[in-house]
Amino acid sequence: MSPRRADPRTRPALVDIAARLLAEEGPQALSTRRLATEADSSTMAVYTHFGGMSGLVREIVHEGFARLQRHLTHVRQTDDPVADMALLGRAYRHNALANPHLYAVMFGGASLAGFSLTEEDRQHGRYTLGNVVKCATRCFEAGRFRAEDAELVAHQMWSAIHGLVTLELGDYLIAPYDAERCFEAQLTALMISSGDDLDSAARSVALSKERMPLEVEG
Amino acid sequence: MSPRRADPRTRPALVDIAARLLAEEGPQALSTRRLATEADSSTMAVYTHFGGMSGLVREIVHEGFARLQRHLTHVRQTDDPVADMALLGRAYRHNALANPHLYAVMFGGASLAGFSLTEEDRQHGRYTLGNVVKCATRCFEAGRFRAEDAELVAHQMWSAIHGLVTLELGDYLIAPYDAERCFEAQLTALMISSGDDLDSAARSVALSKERMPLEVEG
DNA sequence: GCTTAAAACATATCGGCGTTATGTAATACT
DNA sequence: AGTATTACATAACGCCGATATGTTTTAAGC
Repeated sequence: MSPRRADPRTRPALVDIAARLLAEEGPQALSTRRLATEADSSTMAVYTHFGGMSGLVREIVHEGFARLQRHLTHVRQTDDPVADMALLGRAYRHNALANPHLYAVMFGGASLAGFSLTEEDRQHGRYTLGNVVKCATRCFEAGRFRAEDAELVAHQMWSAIHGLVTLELGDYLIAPYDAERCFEAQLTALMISSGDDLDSAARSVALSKERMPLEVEG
Repeated sequence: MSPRRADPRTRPALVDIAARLLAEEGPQALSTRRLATEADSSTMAVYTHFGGMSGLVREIVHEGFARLQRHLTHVRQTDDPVADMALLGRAYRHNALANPHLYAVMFGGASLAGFSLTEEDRQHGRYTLGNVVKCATRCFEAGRFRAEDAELVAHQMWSAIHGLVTLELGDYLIAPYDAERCFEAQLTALMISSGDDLDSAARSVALSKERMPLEVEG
């Protein structure tokens, strides 16, 4: 009374193929039949391994959050915590722009397609705020931010930058108020509203821009 | 050589039904067959009047932007332009929460389903920024905001509040950092980053909260 | 080592989707 | 009155997710 073993290659293969299809062709390329074709199997594989299409999507969303987490963790701490914070914002945006379809599914897929994320799934998203919270605390300790709730500051960063990124991905930000310009302004504004000086904020944001290509990559 | 006249009731009926279905049951309830059933017609009506499902969706998105525009226009000017600005933010959020599925299609539908918005469609969205730009200018003139680019300020408001609203609609904001709390903080932070005093900003935001139920309705 | 239960898959099918092809009825101009 | 043109109905095509029903493989129990 023992079951047949699954081919250990099929499950990760399905995830890989699905992630590639999502990245290259968008969400409408994610179908059981397409996956079966690309994986040289039948549509049933998706059901045995993930219980359906939404299960596979959830798996990919998990990976998306993990990738975001990795991006944020790669930002090193320096003696300018405000610049570190700005770099966290840049890393967040960089990750979203590098995986636009995935990002759309992570944050917009809940209400749109049939895909509905679990509360546990969303917890993954909130977990990535930890890096930002820690950085905000360091900004307090350095006297750069008003001593307020670090988590609240993190949520403000998240909202503002997430909003900018989604507008950017939706092509709502065009010249002369393009995403680049709005983003730089947004970063500075966030630091100012958290208590930093106008000049210090501008300096730190500029500094984070120089560190950008070195510490953030896909 | 003259055509048959369309029943003048069918087209608006389709839009009404579609809007209701979207609001009550979400985007997956929008299907040609479902519409045909509800309108007691055939699936062809959608094609003759809108050229397909996406055309009908675009029509509804237009209406969504018009409704948003109406909400923002109903905010009256007072002698406290910062409170007016905060009330614009409240009206924006109120509209989004009152029509969550529609809002999701307006800003997230581009990349997700098959629906793709035209550049003209997006222009409707940007047009609603006009109210905010005007209000920002009044904040400059009142000496409450640093004299900077009014359109840039409007874009920052938009990004930040849009981001908060999408996170809220995606159930990413939960207690103790729920949407209500984050939103109030976000409003104040936006006023501060634009140049207003900490205390004045808090006062104006509080003032806007009192005006809220009177001037903003669905 | 055979039996057997259970899991991994394949095949076929169902209902639903957007869309298109084809047919029919109605209208307003020539 | 004739006719072109459009509105709409019906039916079909090719997708989709999902399920039901085999079929094969595996490992545990005897």
